[in-house]
Amino acid sequence: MADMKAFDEAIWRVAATIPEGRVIPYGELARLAGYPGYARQVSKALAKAPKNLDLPWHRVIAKPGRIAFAIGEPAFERQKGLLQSEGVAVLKGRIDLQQFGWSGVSDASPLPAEEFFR
DNA sequence: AAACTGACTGATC
DNA sequence: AGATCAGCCAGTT
Repeated sequence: MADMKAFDEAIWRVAATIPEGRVIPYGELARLAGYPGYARQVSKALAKAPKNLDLPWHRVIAKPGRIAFAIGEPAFERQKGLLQSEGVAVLKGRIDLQQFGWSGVSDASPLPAEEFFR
């Protein structure tokens, strides 16, 4: 990858569209933005995102449904709080996949749907 | 310039 | 389920 500037902006653009109450894995976000294999760089793009963009960074999680920060870490608590405040249950650092209906993956599922809920 | 680092993933045991 | 390991890839040492 040559220019990370374009990468960052592509990530920010897609991240901004993640609906409230839903989540998406880093790798999936990267793929949707056109950069498959760039999961690790997504975290960096989010970290450096301009504050005025007000991106829903908390809706971006690690697979399979796990908050990337270490449990107990301030950032972990912050993300957990934001998710819970919009109806996403978090148990032991994990998103409660049950709430989306394990069987009814179709429409009530988080953004990445099929892939995320394999 | 080689080594190390991490808000990642997938395979294996 | 939980731990480990190896790929991953740009940034930082």
